Amino acid sequence: MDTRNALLDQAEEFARRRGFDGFSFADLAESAGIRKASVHYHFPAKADLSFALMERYRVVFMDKLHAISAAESTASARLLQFLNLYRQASDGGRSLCLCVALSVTQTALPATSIAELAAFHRDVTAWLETVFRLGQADGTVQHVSDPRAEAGAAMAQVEGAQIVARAAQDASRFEAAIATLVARCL
Amino acid sequence: MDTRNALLDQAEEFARRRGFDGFSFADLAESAGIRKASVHYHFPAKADLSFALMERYRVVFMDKLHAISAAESTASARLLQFLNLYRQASDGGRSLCLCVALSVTQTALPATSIAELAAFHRDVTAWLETVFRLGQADGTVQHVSDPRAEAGAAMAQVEGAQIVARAAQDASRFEAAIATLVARCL
DNA sequence: ATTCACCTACCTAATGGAAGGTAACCGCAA
DNA sequence: TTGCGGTTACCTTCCATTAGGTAGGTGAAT
Repeated sequence: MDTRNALLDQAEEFARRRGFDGFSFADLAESAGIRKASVHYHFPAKADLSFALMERYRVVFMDKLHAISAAESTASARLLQFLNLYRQASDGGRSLCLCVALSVTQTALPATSIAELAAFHRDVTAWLETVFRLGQADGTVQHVSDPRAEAGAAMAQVEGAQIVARAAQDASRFEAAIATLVARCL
Repeated sequence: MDTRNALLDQAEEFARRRGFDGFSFADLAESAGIRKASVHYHFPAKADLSFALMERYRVVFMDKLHAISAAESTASARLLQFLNLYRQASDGGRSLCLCVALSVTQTALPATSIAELAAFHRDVTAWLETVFRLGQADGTVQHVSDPRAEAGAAMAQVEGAQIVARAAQDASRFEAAIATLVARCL
C-alpha cells in the first residue's frame, strides 16, 4: 500500500497547486518513479483518482477537526485552530484546499467524487456550527446570533481566503480575509 | 470585432463551468462555428486568451460596481446589489467567478494574466471597503468596526460561497454562505 | 496593394487509456 | 521440500484522440 499512498500524496499536491486538470498520469508517474501504466494499476482512470483523493482528504480533515475538539475546550481556541488548518493548507498562497481544486473541474468528475465533495463541506460546516454554538454558550466568540449561518459563512470565508491568497500568491491576503473571524475570538 | 467577443463570451462560459484547463481551442472553435486555427488568429496562444478574458472581466465587473454606486445611495442597498452580482454569477451552483477558475490553474498563466487577477481582487475589495465605510457612517450595515477587514472578509466570503454552491450544485448553499451579510443589512 | 478574418494541412507532444506480459511473494497441497 | 495457482505491483507496447500550436493560402473589403 506504500506506492498507492505516495501517489495520492503527490496527486493531492499537484491538484492543489495546479488544479485537477493541470497534471496528468504521466506527471504523477514521473514524480513517483514508476511507469504511467503502473499508475493505472492503482487508479484505473483519473476519475478513480479523484474519488480516492477526496475520500481521503475528507477523512483526514475530519480527524484533524476532531483532534482540535479533543484538545481545546473553548470555541475561540477551536476556531483559531481551524483557521490555522486553512492557513497551513494555503501555504502562503501557493496551494488551495483540494475541494476548491475539484469544484472548478466538477463537471468532469464522477458522481462518487461529487458526493465526497459535498460531504466534505457538509461535515466541516456541521463541525463549525458546533463551534459557534459553543462560542455562544461560553462567550469566547463575539456576535454569534445564528450559529448555523455563522458556520455557513465561515466555511465560505476560509475557502475564499485561500483563493484570494492564491490569486495574489500572497499570504497576507489570507490573513486579511480572515481577520474579522480572528478579531471575534476572545 | 464581433467574432473576437463571441469567442471571449464562450471562453468565459467554458472557463467558469469547467475551469481554464477544462476546455480547448478546439472546443471554442466548434462552439463558435470556425476552425481552430482561426481562434489562434484572434488569440495566438491560450495564455493570450486568459489575459483577454481576465482584463475584460475586471473592466465589466468594475463598471457594474460603479453602476451600483450610482444607482444606490445606502451602503445596505449597495452591498445587497453586490451580493446579487455574485448570486447571478453563481447561476444556481452551475458556474463560478472567472477569477476562481483562473486562480486554480494560476501556475500556468502568464504574468500579465496574474496581474489582472490580482487587480480584480484589489479593485473589488477597495470598492467593498468604501461600502463598509459608508455603512458605518449611514448606519445601514450592522457591526462594522473595521471597514478594511470587513471588505477583505466579504470578498473571500462571496468567492467561497460560489465554490460551496458549485461543489454541491445547489443554490441554497450560496444563500447559506452569505446569510450573515444579508442579515446585517438594514 | 494591404488588411482582416477566415481556411487547409500539417506538426509535435501529450493525454488517458488498453492489452498482454513478468517477477516476486504467499499459501496450500502433495 | 517442491510445485502450483493466485495475487500484487510493476513492466512494454500500443491505441485513438487530443492539445496547442505553425505555415501558407484565399477572398472580401477598402
